[in-house]
Amino acid sequence: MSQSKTVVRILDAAEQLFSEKGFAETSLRSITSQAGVNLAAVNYHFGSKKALIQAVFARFLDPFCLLLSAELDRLDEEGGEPRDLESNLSLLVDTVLRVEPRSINDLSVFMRLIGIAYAQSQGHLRHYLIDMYSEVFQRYLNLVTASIPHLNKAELYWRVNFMMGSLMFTMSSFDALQAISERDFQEKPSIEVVLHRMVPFLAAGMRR
Amino acid sequence: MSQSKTVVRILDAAEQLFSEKGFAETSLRSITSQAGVNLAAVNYHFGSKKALIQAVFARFLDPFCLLLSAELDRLDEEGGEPRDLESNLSLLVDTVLRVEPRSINDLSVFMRLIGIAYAQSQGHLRHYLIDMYSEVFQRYLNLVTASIPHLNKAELYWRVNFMMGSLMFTMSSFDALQAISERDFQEKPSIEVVLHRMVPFLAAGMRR
DNA sequence: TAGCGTTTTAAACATACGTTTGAAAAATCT
DNA sequence: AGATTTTTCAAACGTATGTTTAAAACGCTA
Repeated sequence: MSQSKTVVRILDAAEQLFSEKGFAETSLRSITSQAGVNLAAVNYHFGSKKALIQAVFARFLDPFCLLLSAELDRLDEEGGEPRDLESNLSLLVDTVLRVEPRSINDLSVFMRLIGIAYAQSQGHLRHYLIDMYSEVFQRYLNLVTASIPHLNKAELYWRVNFMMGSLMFTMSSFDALQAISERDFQEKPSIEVVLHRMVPFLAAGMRR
Repeated sequence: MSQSKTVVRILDAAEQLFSEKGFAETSLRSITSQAGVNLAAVNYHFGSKKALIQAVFARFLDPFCLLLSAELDRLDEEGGEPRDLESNLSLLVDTVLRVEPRSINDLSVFMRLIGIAYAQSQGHLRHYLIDMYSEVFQRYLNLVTASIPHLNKAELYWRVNFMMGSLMFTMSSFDALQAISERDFQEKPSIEVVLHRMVPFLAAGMRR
């Protein structure tokens, strides 16, 4: 399969259409039509629609997890005292922003995809994401935990989920939120600016 | 239409199945089968699948907005100085929890529905929700604004969205989050407890 | 350039879906 | 009880979907 022209065109079209309509609402015909390739190309290159959905996620999440994992390795080797909470939250945001633009059509488009996946988490997709990426995520959680030692585990658990909600929602609705901001305040902050603006908000809530 | 036995059974089944699978992934046949009614009953009582989706939302949102609107009226009449932030956040949470259990199958099931609706916001559903409920929501936002006078409008705008993300995500994934909490910490907090635990988290982020 | 593996193509297939229909059944009203 | 409206039911309709097929086109290497 690799990354032939056809494969990339299919992934781009699928990423965008899935993020606009959802998985079941997007037909293979609309994907191949927008990609300018033959209908059968999806089954030929990916095997099935389910496999295509997973491939769309893997294109972003694989390099992202590699980057994050490398950062976590570096911090492990360095050792030293625990870093402060804001630094650890910024690490996540910066890593998202550092993912190669090659591996994705548009960052906010992909974030909408994450939102859809989380909301209606299809069985196969849920298992796929857990199998592939939960280990790195757990390592990152441990890092955050170390910078809020005064919280017990249960309390920390719920606050992490509050935090994930803010992140997912903001990133997945970013295009719409940015448009409203431009209309009402004549400000059009980039996704980088908004994500960094979240860090103090989240840190305040996490610390309590 | 009113609320015949058949109509209620369809709404209950649709609410649950939509929240598990999403809208397009849930067929009318699976809904009517689980409800124990004939396939044609949906088109007879609701007219179409789209109208059924809207009816599922209206069953909860209509009484909720009535309650919230009444609270806002009461606060308007009372006048007095602005209330503090925590009180205003609690007002929203308490109103959600006060909605008649009659008007819903299960609160966390409905919250998953909200998450799905927001993520893949179908055109017709998005317009329906905005047309019906945006006025009350704007009134509530003004109340929150009054209790954080030191923030400029643009900054407040983004923080409100951060906050909405926490609320939506937590409520829509509540069942799964609660199950993990029970497994890992032997705690199974009710949705009431968790929502009230969010208030200080959100208030801390909003204020600073 | 001849041959061969890879990729593209148009067509067909089987299935599942939302909706409609018209008659039967139930409920309501006079 | 009879008439009329409302609701239920099984069946069918048309359409759209994911997938498969087999031939054609392409691209590379010998």
